[in-house]
Amino acid sequence: MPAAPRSSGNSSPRLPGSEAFQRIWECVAAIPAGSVMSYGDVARRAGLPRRARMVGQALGAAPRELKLPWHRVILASGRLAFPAGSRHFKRQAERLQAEGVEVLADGRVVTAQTDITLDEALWGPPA
DNA sequence: AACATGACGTATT
DNA sequence: TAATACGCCATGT
Repeated sequence: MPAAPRSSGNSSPRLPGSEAFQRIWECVAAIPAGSVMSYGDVARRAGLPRRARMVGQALGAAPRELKLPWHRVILASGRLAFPAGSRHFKRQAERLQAEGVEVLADGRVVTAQTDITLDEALWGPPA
């Protein structure tokens, strides 16, 4: 047979950006207050393994009206993604601390390591 | 179609 | 812990 529209057969679904963004936003919205999750983990939870960078894009493109808790998404290394001291950095740190998450001046999130593991337990295995 | 860019991740040193 | 290097992927030029 000539050729299937090549839309299927992908082990990891390459959804159109808009749909992927949608799923990412949902996952971010579901992160409980007071805890944090890494970009990579969010991607996996959204069914988009290996697409951590896309999470960043999705958050940057997210409409403010959604009021996403974007500040709960940090690097897998336990640091904020923004350069320490930058405007965005301060805003994120402020929001996190308002939820009881301690952030050092250099961007390290104190309870990050354990919290991420804790989230895995609460959220259940990435499936 | 090639190349650069980015709110990333992991392994290695 | 930090610095480097390399992999990964969607987007824009």
